[in-house]
Parts: sequence; structure tokens; C-alpha cells
Amino acid sequence: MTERKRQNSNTRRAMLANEIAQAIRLRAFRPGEWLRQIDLEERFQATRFDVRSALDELAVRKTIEHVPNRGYRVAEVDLKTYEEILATRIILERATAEGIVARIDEAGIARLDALAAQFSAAVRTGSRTEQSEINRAFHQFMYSFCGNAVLEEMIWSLRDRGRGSQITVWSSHELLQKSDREHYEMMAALKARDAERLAALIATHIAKGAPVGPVPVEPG
Amino acid sequence: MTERKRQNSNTRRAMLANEIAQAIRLRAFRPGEWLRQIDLEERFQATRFDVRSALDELAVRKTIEHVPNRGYRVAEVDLKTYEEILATRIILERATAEGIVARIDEAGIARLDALAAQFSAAVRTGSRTEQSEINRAFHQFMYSFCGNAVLEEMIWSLRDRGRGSQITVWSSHELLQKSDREHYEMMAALKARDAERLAALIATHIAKGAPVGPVPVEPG
DNA sequence: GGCGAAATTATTGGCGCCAATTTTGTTGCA
DNA sequence: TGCAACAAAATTGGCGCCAATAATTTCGCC
Repeated sequence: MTERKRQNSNTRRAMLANEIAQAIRLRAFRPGEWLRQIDLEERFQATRFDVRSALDELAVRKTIEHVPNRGYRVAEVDLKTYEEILATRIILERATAEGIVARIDEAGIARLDALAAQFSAAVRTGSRTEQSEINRAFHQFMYSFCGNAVLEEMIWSLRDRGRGSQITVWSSHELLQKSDREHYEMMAALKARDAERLAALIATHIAKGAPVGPVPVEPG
Repeated sequence: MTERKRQNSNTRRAMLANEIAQAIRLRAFRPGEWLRQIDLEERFQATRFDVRSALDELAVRKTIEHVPNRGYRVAEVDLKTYEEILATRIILERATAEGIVARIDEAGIARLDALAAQFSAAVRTGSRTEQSEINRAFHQFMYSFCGNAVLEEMIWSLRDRGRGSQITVWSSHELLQKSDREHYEMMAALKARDAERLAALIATHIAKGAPVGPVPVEPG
């Protein structure tokens, strides 16, 4: 099989869009930074056409912003929008608790424990990137048990959008450690099958994880 | 000003995408139906390029589905996904209640009353399309007071996606009248500034408006 | 007449060219 | 030296052509 079947543009575009999105998540491109098509062509070894498609897709997803005749840049999320994103995330992520508690099995709990431990390790010795990705993996795996794929999509879409804010997540090492501790509290609630406590923990995890002023009230 | 300033493709694409989306909402194109690019060119007087861009955008928004080398078709939402959309809508739309009650003013209430009355009239004498659009206007205006633009976006994105289901909304005239009555119940809760009641009404409005089997449990 | 294969037609989709626009650099003048 | 006008370079973006693929029809054979 020397000649690999050529992928259709659909797939290539989606892959490229995800690669760029990941680069943005990892802060390889900072909020407000212009994404020059020529650079992206080289960096990701893609044609100009694919780059443009991928950028269009990300613009629809609001990960980046399109300015006519200027190009595409990483979306800068203003404070108001950032707080709205946080408030909406709290609404959505809280709502996963019930399903997770109802559906997660022993194997899932074990794997989550492992991810929590990985995060602890990353807090001590890992890079910012590792911390971020492991944290993401922890939450992604946890939410995957909620039993509502649409809900999950919404959550990740919002989480990605929130990256465009200037507010530095985990601004202090202290906050990072707090996040770490909260993961274990979540695990405890999970093992106790206490959905309400899990929901509350998720809410504070989101609200307190980002050091913005007065946190919007979550419904309850 | 004989020569109008030419719009950039950005705007044209977005406008076309919205026109197509509306046509889908109004069931001019049915779930599963193929959207042939040539037809769309004619119908909306657009270039092929613009049509493709708009279709791509709608595919990202999941209003339509893209099948390589076959084209684009109105997304068919399977029952499971439909129920997930409903469940997620309940989560999100419930959450608007608090903000609406807190923020809506007398003028807003008056306008909502008028929209509710318009809907009643449409239930009696209007076409299916009118009913649908007025209902949309009612909810759109109400939710616009929730104070969270991001939350609103999510809601409308989900509502659009739900259109792709084969399940006929308002399958019976009875259900339509029930929706009508519920609007007035919402108005009453709104006037009483009772956020919790409003939230509960919104939840049943969504769940009972669509005659699917067992309705997913809403959190709370 | 029924069925499968081949030819024809219809439709989609990759992509590169070059015009439009913006940005950067340079020159000339007060 | 500062500023404005002009020129050059860089970058984006519209769009049409035609190859690739799928759908349809025709044809020939059993």
C-alpha cells in the first residue's frame, strides 16, 4: 500500500481546523493575533484552499474572527462575553452531574482517578500545556458519561470560545492547586453517587477557576 | 448613488446562509432533502461560490449535512439526538427565567402580551408558517431579556438543529392550543415576577410541545 | 420482459490565477 | 526632523474552469 487513499477535502478541512484550534488552545497563537494564510500553509503543509476552508470553519465556530480584506485573527473575548460564557458553562456543566452519577461505572471511576492523579503530577512538574491538556482530558472523560452528546458538544464549543479571553486561567499556582484538589472532591462526590454535590463542585470549579470579579449567579 | 457599494463576501455568505436556514425552518426543504447547488444559485440569485460557502457554514452549524461527492442535504435528526436536543434546550431555556424576570420592563411585557395575542390569532386563522414565525418571535423577544447573549445564541442554534427531526411539531391542533395557553401562563408568571414558575412552564412548554415518548428528566 | 453492463449525463469539488485591498517603505517638502 | 503623498510589496479574496464522482439512461444479452 504505497499509495494511500486520498482523503476528501471534508476530512482534511476538519482536521486542519482542529489542528489550528488546538494550536490556539495551547496559546501558540494568542488572542488578537493575526493568522496569516501563507504561514499556516507552511506550518501545516496544506494548500491555501484548505487553509481558507479551515479558517472559515473556525470563524463560524467563533474561535477566530474574520475581518474582510484583513484576514483572520484569534477572537478576543471581551469581559462581558467571557462572563456570559462562564455563566452558560456553569448551567451546562452542572447539568451533566445527574447523568454522570447515574451512568459511570467502576472502570470509568478508576480511569478518572488516574487522570486526576496525572493532573496532580502535571501541577508539580508538568508544563502549562500538559496541565491544560490533562485537565481537558479529565473533564472530557467525565462528561462523556453524561449520556447527552449534544450537551457535550455545547460544552466544548463554549470552552474553546472562552480561550480567546485575555484573562489568564490559573493565573497563580495556588489556583492550579485548588483545581487539583477540586478534582478529588468531585471524585468523592462521584463515588458517593451524590449528583447534587457534584453539580455544586463543578459550578465552583468553573467560577473560581477563573479570577474574574463577581461571578454570575447560577440558577438553582 | 447609482452604484451601490458592493458587499463583501462575508456578508453575502452569511445572508445567504440565513436565507437558506429560514427556508429550511419553513420546511421549503424537508429533512433528508438534497440541496442542489444549481437550484440554490437560481433560487437565491447567487454565484456558485457563494452557495458553496453558505452550505459549508450551515454544515458547520449542523443545520445541514455534507456527504462527499453527493452534496448537502437537510440534516435528519434521529430520535436519540432529538431527545438530547430537547433535554439540552430545557436546561438552557429554563436558565433564562431568572434573568428575564429580573430585567424585563413594562414595555417589554406589553410587547410580549401583544405577541402572545398575535399567536392566538395565528392559531385560529394563520398558516403553519405564520404560527411558527410568531411563536419564534415570542420566545426570541422573551429570551432577549435574559441578559446573556451567549446563552441566547446556544438556544437558537439548538432550536434550529431540532428542525431537522421528522417529528412534526404541533402535530395536532390541540397541542397548538396548548402552546397558546402556556404563553399566557408564562406571561402571568412573568408579571408575578415568579422566576421558578416561569422556568417550570418553559420546561413543560418544550417537553410537551413535541409529542415524543418519555420526556427526558430535567435537572433540578 | 427482466437484468446487468456500459455509455451518457448531471453534479459536485479541488484549486490556482489574478484583481482588489491593505500594509510597508520611500521620497520630497516645509 | 516631522509629515504627507506617493510607490512598492505583501496579503487577501472572488471566482471560473474542468477533473472526479455519482446518477441515469441506453443497450444488449439471456
